[in-house]
Amino acid sequence: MNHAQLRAFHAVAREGGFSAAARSLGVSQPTLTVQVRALEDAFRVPLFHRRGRGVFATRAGAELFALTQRYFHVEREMREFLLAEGGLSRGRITIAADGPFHVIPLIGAIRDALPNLEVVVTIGNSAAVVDALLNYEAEFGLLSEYRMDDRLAVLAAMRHPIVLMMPADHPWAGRGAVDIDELRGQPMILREQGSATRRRFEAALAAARVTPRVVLEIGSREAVREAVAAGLGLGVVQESELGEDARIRPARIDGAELQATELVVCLEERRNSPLMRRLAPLVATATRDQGREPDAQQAIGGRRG
Amino acid sequence: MNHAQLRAFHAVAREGGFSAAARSLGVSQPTLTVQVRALEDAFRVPLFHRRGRGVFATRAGAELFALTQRYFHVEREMREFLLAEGGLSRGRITIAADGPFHVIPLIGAIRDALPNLEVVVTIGNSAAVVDALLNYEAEFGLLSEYRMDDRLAVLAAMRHPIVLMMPADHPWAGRGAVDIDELRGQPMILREQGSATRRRFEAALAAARVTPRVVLEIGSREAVREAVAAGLGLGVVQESELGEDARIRPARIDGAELQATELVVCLEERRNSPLMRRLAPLVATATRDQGREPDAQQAIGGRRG
DNA sequence: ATAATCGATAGATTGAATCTATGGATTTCC
DNA sequence: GGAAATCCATAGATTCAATCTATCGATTAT
Repeated sequence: MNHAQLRAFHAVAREGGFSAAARSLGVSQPTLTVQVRALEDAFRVPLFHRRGRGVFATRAGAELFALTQRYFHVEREMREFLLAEGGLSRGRITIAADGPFHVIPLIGAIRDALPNLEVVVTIGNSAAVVDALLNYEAEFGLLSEYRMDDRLAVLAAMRHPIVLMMPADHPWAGRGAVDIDELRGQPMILREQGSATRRRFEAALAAARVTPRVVLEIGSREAVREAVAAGLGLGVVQESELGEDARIRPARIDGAELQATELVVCLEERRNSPLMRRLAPLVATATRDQGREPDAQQAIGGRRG
Repeated sequence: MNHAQLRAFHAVAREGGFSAAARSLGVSQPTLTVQVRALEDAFRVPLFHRRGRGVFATRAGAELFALTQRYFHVEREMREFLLAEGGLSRGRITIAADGPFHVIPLIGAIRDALPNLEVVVTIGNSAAVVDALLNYEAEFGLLSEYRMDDRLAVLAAMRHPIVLMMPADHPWAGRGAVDIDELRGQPMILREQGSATRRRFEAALAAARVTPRVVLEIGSREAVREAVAAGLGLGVVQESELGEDARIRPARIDGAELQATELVVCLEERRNSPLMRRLAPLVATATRDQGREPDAQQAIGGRRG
C-alpha cells in the first residue's frame, strides 16, 4: 500500500472507471490498472467489480474510498498550508472559467502581485467550472451568477454592462446610446435559451414592456456577431466580450438595468483556508478595478478609441 | 510535497532530530536531510530550526506536524482496514513483549490460525513496550499488570503461577508443594525492587505474616536461577519462565494466592479497529489455553517429564 | 583537549512508476 | 447483424527519484 496505489484507487473510485481516472490524473490507463491490481493483490482484497465496460467498487472498495477521501483531503490541506505559508512565492493555482474574457484581468492581478506563481486557466462551460472546483482541480472559478451552486462560496462579483451590437452601416451607428423602448419591433438576434446574457436582456425587455422581434436564435457569441455584421439584425453582448470588429458598432442601452454578473467563486469548504485568505484581497482588488459601475459611453469610447 | 518528504518531516518532528528519526524509520540519516530540505525549498518554508545539536520545529513546522499526524493516522487506518479485510491472509503484525516467555503461545496461536501472516516480536522492558505501542510500531503488547498505562486497552489477561525454585540437592527437592509458612526463615534470593514477580511474592508473604530472610538481591531472572543452582538460597519464578535446568527443582507454593498477571494490550484508540476485531478472538483463545487456573503439580510434572 | 554525536553534502546505485504498443472483451450504432 | 468504438489487461522498455555509502564541519560532552 503506497501513495501511487492509493492515488490510483481513489481516482478510479471517484471517476467510475480506469480510463476516466487516467484522463483525470493525466497518466496512462495501464498505470492505474497496474497500481490498483497491485493494491488488491497485496491484501487479497478485491476493490472493484470489473464487468465489461465500466467498473464499480466492492463493499471493501467503498469503505476504503471513504478513507482515501479523508486521506487526500488532508493532503490538499497540507499543500495549501505550505503554499500559503511560503507566501505563494512559488507553486501553481488553477482558475476554471466559463469564458476567456473576464478571467484576463484576474490573471493579470495575480501575476503582478505574485510573479513566481504559476497560473493555469482552464476554459469550459459552467458545468465544467463547477466540476473542476468540486474535484479540487481548480482553486478559483468564474461563473455567471445564474450557474451558482450551493457548494461554492462567492469571493467577488464583477458586473459587466450589456451593450447593443449594430452593423456599422446601421442608421443608429453614430449614437452612443439607444433607449430600450426603441428596440420595440426591431429585428433581434439572440443566443440560445439559457444564456445568461439572454436571460438578463429578456428580463430588461419585459420590465420595459418591450416585445422583441427575434429573427434568429443562434448558439454562440461569435455566431451572433457574424449575424449582426451581416446585417441580419441587432444583437446584445457583454461589453467586455465586444472584441475589435470594424463591422460592428456598440451602443449603451438606456432605460434598463442591464448588467451581467460574473462571480469569482471557490469551494465552500476551502473558503477559509490559508490559501484563500491570502488570495482573497487580490481577487477583490482585481474585480474592483474591472467590475465597478462603469460609464458606458466612456467605456465604449475608450475601448474603440 | 510528496510522500517521502512528508514521512521524513513527520519522523523528524516526532523524534526531535534527524538521526533519531532515521533510526526510527530504518533509513539513513542523509535521506531525511535531503527530503526535509527538499520540502522546505519547494515551498520556501523553513520547517526546523537547526541549532547545532538537535533541531526543533518552527511555527510553520509545528502547524504542519498537526496535519501530518492526521495524514499518517488515516494511512494507518487504511492499512489496518485492508489487512483485516483481506482476512489477514498476508501482511505483518508486530508484538512488543516485556519478556520472551509469555509471548510464545500467542505467536503459536496466531501462526496456527493465520499461517501466511508475518509475526514480528520485539523484546524490551515494559517502557519499550509502551513506547512501541504509542509510536504505532507494534499492534500488540505484553505487559505485567503493574506497568499498565491509561492509553492502552486490555485485550486479555494471562495468569501465571509463581513457583518456588530449589537446588536439586535441597531437602525439599522431592516435594511437589511447599506451604508458604515453611518459608519463614529460609534464605531467599529475590529480583530487584519493582519486579512484578517480587511484588506479588512479597504481598503473599505479608498476607501470610511470613518474614523472609533475603540473602541476595539480584537483577535478572537468569541470575536468580544461577544463584539458586549454586545453593545460595531459594528463589521464586513464574512457572512459564522456569526453563529446563537439571540443577533446579520447582515446587508449588500452597497457602497463598501467588499468580503473576500478564496483560495483552493494544492502543486504546485502535481497540475497535477492524484488525483488532479480527484478532481479538484469537488472542482470547491463546490466553485461555495458556492462562487458566492450572494444577501446579500437573503443570510442573508435565514440564519436567 | 579529545572523543562522540549531530546534521550537511557529494556521488553512485537500484528499483519503482510510468510509458508505448497491443490484445481481448463488451457496448454502441448504423 | 456487423462494424466501430471504447474499455480494461498485459508485456516490455525506460526514466527518474529515493536511498545508500563515504565523508566533512560543527557542536557538545567527557
